[in-house]
Amino acid sequence: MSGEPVFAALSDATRRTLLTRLADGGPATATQLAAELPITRQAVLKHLEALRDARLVTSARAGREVRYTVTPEPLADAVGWIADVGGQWDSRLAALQAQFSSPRAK
Amino acid sequence: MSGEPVFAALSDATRRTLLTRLADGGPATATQLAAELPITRQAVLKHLEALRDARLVTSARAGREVRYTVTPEPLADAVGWIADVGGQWDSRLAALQAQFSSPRAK
DNA sequence: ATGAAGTGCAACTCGCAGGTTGCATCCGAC
DNA sequence: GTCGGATGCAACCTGCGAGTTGCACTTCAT
Repeated sequence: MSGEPVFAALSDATRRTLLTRLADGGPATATQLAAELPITRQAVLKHLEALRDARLVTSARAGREVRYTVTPEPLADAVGWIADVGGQWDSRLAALQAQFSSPRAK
Repeated sequence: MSGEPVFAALSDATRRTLLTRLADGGPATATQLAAELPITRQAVLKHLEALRDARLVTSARAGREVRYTVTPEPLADAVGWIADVGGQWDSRLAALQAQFSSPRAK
């Protein structure tokens, strides 16, 4: 009922960085991403595996390379859970929705 | 800039359980919560401290007891970050909003 | 004022997640 | 075919987080 591996995936700062990087710059390979980060390719690979377990990225082989792409659908589960918890505070939920509809405002 | 301790707080299943418990059943003490869970009062206390560090709960002393209450505001930060990442996929963002406006539907 | 219920603090164990190194393997180019 | 860039796998190190136990301290009730 409450299998929320998404939160576990998002708990790590490096993984969040990877997600934003992939969301902003489009699909990339593990080696490519490792070059832009202060950690090893292997470490990046492990994080990508964790993200793939959480269905947040998909891997697609292109020749000898493997591109990783963001698939943000599971994030909806996280938002759903948050909405459930915050559901008791209707007024605050309104505030959430406001911020949600103008994400660029930040 | 990107201090998102909220995700770290939500990464643990026990902490999520505590949050829902507090959201559903209202404020409670550490001893009270420990009685409803398969872990020690001390463990619960540590989790509550973690949640308080993330501003997700507040502690208020009442006599010799200490009641913990949910303060869901920081959850907005999490949703904001998610919206940022998912911002690239406008259509999917719409789906997120839909689920957001009807949390009870689940 | 004394005993019980509740909280606070500290030390300790233990498993796992994040990270590294090393090597084997696969695929494309020349 | 063979050389180089890229991936895959495995063993290993290390620190931290979750949980426990034990004890000292506060506070209400009798």
